[in-house]
Amino acid sequence: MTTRWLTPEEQRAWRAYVAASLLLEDAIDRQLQQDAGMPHLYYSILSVLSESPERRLRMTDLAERLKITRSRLTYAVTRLEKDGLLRREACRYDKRGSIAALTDEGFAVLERAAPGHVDTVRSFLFDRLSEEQVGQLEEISAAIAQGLQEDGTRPAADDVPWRRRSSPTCS
Amino acid sequence: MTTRWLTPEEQRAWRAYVAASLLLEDAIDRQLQQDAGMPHLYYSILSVLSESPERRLRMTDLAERLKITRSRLTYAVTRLEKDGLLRREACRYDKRGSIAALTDEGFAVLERAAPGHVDTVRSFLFDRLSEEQVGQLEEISAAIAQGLQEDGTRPAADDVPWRRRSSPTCS
DNA sequence: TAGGTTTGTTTCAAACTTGAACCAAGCCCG
DNA sequence: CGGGCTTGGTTCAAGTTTGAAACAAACCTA
Repeated sequence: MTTRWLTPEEQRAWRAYVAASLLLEDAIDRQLQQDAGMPHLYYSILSVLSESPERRLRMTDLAERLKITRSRLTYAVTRLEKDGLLRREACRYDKRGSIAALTDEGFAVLERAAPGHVDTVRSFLFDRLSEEQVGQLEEISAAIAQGLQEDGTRPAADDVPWRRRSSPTCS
Repeated sequence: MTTRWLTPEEQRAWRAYVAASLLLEDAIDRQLQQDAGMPHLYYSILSVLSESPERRLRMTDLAERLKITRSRLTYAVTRLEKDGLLRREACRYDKRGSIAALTDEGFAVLERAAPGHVDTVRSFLFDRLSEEQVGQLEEISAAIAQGLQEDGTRPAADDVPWRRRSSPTCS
């Protein structure tokens, strides 16, 4: 089968998208690195934890929410733990499990960094978009993400759906 | 001044966007790594070169088009040069300059990889979006990119505009 | 034209990411 | 029970990115 190349419109959209996402991620990383001494992903880890019940989450669940590999998460958590921003705890119900728990210091760091981060996201993203566009962005993003998730490590169609639950947060 | 937090709509859009861009970039990187043995950025370098006059471009111009730092480009170009996919040439008009020139092998690799890459972009992105959404994505991306560019290394307002030209491609 | 600044590029060390092992601990089924 | 398969996490080496520093050539400007 011969390739269906991108139409000019698609080309333009693709290039604009790639450029924008690079620039945006860069800007956000730089701001957070400056103001909080950590890249965006690390900030996100703290952020997700802060919103989780008891401010703790199992590694796998955390990786799942952040859409990153376990390996990447392990590295990041190790660093954050060294910095005292979170603690690893053992899981009582599943001895394989490891739980990342935000420390008070981690929470404090997050609180200090949040305003600057939000300002950045606002000024580089939302201040540039109309309300309508914000909605469009969400829909487009959701569509993309959906297509990429159901794929993942192919659940193989005949997989038993109710078995695909993530393990308990072990609270 | 007190922080203007994100509205729920903005929150949703932001999270969806972050997730989508992570997943998409991951998927594309993996596909290209598999099929062409290089990450997305490296493929883009070859691609940009292939469309440039004489398939060559100065480092700075290349970095500018790709929206990456010179340092990052240097590293990537060094690798690609080792692989024989491009060559560095001296610039005759500006002895500081360095030019990246696509080799025939580089072009061949690009040609082989292109169909798979396009398929991936198509199936993960454009197949999921309506025509309308493609247009929206372009506009949104352009708006974001614009805001982030004019910033860059602040041209300092009083800068002389006509001096800000990029150097000749030195063809 | 000498000295100071800017511009183009590379270099270097430290930080981060990747993917493929690896090691347990749970799970399953005979 | 006792293997074998799956799952949760980490480890390790190789590759990539970052940002600051180093250089060198080009460009002023007095």
